[in-house]
Amino acid sequence: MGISEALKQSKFPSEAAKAVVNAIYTGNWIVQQQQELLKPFGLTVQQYNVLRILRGQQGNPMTVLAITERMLDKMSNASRLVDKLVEKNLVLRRECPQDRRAVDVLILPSGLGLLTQVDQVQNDWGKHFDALGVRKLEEMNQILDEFRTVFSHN
Amino acid sequence: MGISEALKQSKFPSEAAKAVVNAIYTGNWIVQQQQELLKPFGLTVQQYNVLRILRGQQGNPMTVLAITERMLDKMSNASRLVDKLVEKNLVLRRECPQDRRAVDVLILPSGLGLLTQVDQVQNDWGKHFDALGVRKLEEMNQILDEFRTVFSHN
DNA sequence: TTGTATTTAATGTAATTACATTTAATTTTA
DNA sequence: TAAAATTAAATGTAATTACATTAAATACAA
Repeated sequence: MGISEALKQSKFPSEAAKAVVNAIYTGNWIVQQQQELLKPFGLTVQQYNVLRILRGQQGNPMTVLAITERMLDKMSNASRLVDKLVEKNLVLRRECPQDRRAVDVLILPSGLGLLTQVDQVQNDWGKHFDALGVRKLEEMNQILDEFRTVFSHN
Repeated sequence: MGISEALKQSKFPSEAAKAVVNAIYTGNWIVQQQQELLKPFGLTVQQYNVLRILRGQQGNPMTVLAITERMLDKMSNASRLVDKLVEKNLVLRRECPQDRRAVDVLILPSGLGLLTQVDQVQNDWGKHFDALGVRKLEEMNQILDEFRTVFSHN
């Protein structure tokens, strides 16, 4: 279903306006799918994202600031997201010895274990996109990058 | 800046996984830009979206349900969004004469006027994307549509 | 050094979102 | 028709987000 049918909007002021709407809509669409997948695991999309970021550090701690830099949505409060993950015993929070303003966050084995479970479901879901072919997916990544970058060189 | 630099993540499990992250990131990026633009007008992105949907009806009323069908984010409560717009005197809410369960919502001249002001700013912002060329924007729309549609035909 | 500025994270709060439930009206069915 | 099911919108609520402020530690400058 194209964006026109999805939103029952036949005309757009321009192809660019359509692309803007399409990008937002597609992003929301993915997030909603992921929300569904994550529900049985008691994780929000943002919490899942933070867990994956921490896993990417291969056991090394990250400060809250470093997590924020890698988050998809910079607005959601990393400090409180970490709170939730600590509550669930998925990560550990401790004072950073080098800089006592900062806080080190570490993923726990339980967090890694949960991620492993979620990965299973996520991979199955992601498989659908393989049908597009690597070539087209690369093209998509290229275009999305360009779309944002066009703003840098006014 | 490509998605890798933006999120400081050098490797992705697959091109598809990268595309998923890129689509979410790009959607969020646009929404954040629009949030900034709309702030001086006292509108949220969702409220702006509803106003534009109502304008598209050319003076005809729409039920809350019809608005929901056209919204970018189906989750945000159209009923309460309309509340906010009524508070701001931008739209009118009245009982639908054909079906008393339903509620007709109409954009007021003040709402149209505000949209006109916002359009100015939005158009200037959207101009940036013209640099990509219609051809590439069409390609982007095509790919995003395909990306979502790949789910329908398993 | 000492005062100022900056950085890092946490917190307060108002608004919004997610989700379930309720209320009222209409439609369907027995 | 009367009861049951469905539909449309509103409402209650807990959680999350947006945004500003605070608190503590560090860096910098006079």
